[in-house]
Amino acid sequence: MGAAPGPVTIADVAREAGVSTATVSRVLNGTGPASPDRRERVLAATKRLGYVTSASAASLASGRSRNVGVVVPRLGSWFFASVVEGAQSELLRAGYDLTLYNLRDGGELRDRVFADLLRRQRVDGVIAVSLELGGDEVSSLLSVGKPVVGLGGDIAGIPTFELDNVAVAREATAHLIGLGHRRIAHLGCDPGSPTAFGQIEKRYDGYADAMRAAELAPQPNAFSADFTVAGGYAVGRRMLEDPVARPTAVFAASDEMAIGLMLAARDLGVDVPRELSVVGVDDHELSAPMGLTTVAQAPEQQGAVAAARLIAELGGDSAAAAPDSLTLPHALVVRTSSSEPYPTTAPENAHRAAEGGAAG
Amino acid sequence: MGAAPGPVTIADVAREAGVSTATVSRVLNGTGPASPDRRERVLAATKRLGYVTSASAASLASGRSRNVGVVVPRLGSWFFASVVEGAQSELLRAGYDLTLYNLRDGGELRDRVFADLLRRQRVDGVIAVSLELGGDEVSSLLSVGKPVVGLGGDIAGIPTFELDNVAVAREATAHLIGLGHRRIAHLGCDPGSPTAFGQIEKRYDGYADAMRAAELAPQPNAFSADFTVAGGYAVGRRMLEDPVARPTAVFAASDEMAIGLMLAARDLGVDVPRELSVVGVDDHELSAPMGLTTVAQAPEQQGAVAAARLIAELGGDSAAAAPDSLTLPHALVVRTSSSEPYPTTAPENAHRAAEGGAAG
DNA sequence: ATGAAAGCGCTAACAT
DNA sequence: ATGTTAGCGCTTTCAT
Repeated sequence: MGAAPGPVTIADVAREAGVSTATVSRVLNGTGPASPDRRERVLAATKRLGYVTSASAASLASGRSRNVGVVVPRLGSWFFASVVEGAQSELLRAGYDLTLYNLRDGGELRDRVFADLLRRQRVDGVIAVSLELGGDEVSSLLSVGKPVVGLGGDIAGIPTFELDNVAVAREATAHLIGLGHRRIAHLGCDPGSPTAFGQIEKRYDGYADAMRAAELAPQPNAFSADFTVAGGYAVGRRMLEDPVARPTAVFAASDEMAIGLMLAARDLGVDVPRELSVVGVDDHELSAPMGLTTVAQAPEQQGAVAAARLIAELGGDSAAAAPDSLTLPHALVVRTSSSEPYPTTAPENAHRAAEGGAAG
Repeated sequence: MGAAPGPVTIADVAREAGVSTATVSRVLNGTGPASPDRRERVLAATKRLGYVTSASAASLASGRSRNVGVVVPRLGSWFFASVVEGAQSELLRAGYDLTLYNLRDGGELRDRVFADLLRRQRVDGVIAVSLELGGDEVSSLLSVGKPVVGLGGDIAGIPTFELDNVAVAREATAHLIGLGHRRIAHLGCDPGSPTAFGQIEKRYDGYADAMRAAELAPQPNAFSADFTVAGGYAVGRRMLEDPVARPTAVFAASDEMAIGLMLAARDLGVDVPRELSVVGVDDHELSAPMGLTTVAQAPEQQGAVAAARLIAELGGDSAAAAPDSLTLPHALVVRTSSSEPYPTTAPENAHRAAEGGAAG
């Protein structure tokens, strides 16, 4: 509380408590036995001196840092932020810190992260979110003894939790088909996006599957954005500009793009769902209030699950008990953005464009 | 790349290069001199062996961890995620890792974070985002020699960067008044919110200031939510339910709440901006596509600025050069959610309420 | 310009 | 149940 008395070490505590450093260590870490008497004296001395263990010294001596690295493509999207939040809660409860690596800035950063940053003994293990890791990236980590668990990425050789993206897309598309839509487009992801997704492209496959199963021709994967609202908005305007050729329904690969699309529709005077049905993926926090039909997943829980798996592996115990890979659950949530197609919309309707104001 | 050769140490590299460990350390850290010859041999050996410095050993020996702690009230909101993203970029460029502490789970966690986690020599310094730190929390950190910089919080005794929240609110409210509105409400923050803001309440003061300056009676601070879209939506419905008494304009303390309010308005059939003008704060990524008038701030840059300040302090150099505190810039961005009040709306219009949309 | 060697603060054998 | 002590892998004087 007062001015700095200088760094208090375990030796100070030992002296103050009249015991050895080993006893202090045992008491503080719950390692080994300790008589009630000494335990109490140690605790008191610790508190009195305001002592807190040096993480670096403890790490060096024990070989464990009690810190895990979480690698994400970016943080700005609700999905990734939620994953991190879920992982963080779980980790803190288990006594682990979380060191974050955001690959958004791309370029050589990614290499640095995998070649150096994660191998420096700063972390005991890593959670890779929505990342497609190269075999050498994985083995580079494993060779330093760092367990890795993947979430929503396509990573060979390590436990991975992922959505069945084909099924997700199929269900979303089938929902639209079931409502009677025929001209259904897909709003996908930029293939050349800086943040490599990989898995996500399967959402197009699932869409195409569902279309073919209904004897409809899947449209080519021509509309894609960067998974942001702004991206979805921009592509949405292109998608909807032709009142004749435009689709009556769109399956967007993420809620954020779907929301962008809905806003573009509003600005173009295209009524949702009367003239355009929209389905997304994620169940973003805005989806309920916006009435967006979506295939829900639970990013926060996913983060927690991945963290739990890693913790188990680090603890040594349940490593074998826990499953090596798991398909994460998803569920279609029908709201008001999807409905049966209305009898052919008169094209001139589509022209009362850009009136502004709130849709609805 | 291959199988694990076991942890490679600096001694291995030294042996391989035929030099001393001191030389390896000097070369790798750019500390001290080294002949081109040896430098090259060290680099080659390092690469050949796949050596990477142990962060814990380096920290212990040097007293510096090259890691900074970032503490946020939560991560789920766009604002905080952006701040972290901005800080992270800046930190990585300077060679610092970022360890994240999310206070969302509240309770004893906050105490643990400040009493233990941040003091364990795992971080060289901390950035506290939108936190009101108690004097003992600050001095607890400073006493272990950890510099702290605050962002958007109200922290005595340390460099702090913050918005002039009174001015922000005043300008937003003045904009509404300038358009001709009289019945202007404020949508503020929950006082009892788990994440202590502090500063944010000043947005009510600024609102009240502006009202009084125009000889209008500020409404009591009766409408408040938790800074989320869902919260804004829920309160919005209450706020707008009475078609007669409801305000013609609302200044919301954040864009996320403003967006919730706009969605509530849509669901109640209240047209924005014809029947209701809305102004927020932040310039959220959704604000532009939604047409939300707002007072922009730049969270990502703020994160970067705070990081830069901390890095300077850690570097020792510019610590004195950099300003001790700074008021962050803001700017009103007028979009389509605000306009002059239209001639008295017929009350029956307001009754085509709740026609659609899933509630939040 | 380079090497030898003394720690950094802790944990974990190993004794007792 | 408790104390002694040898490292953990690096950085950094201090010599040379």
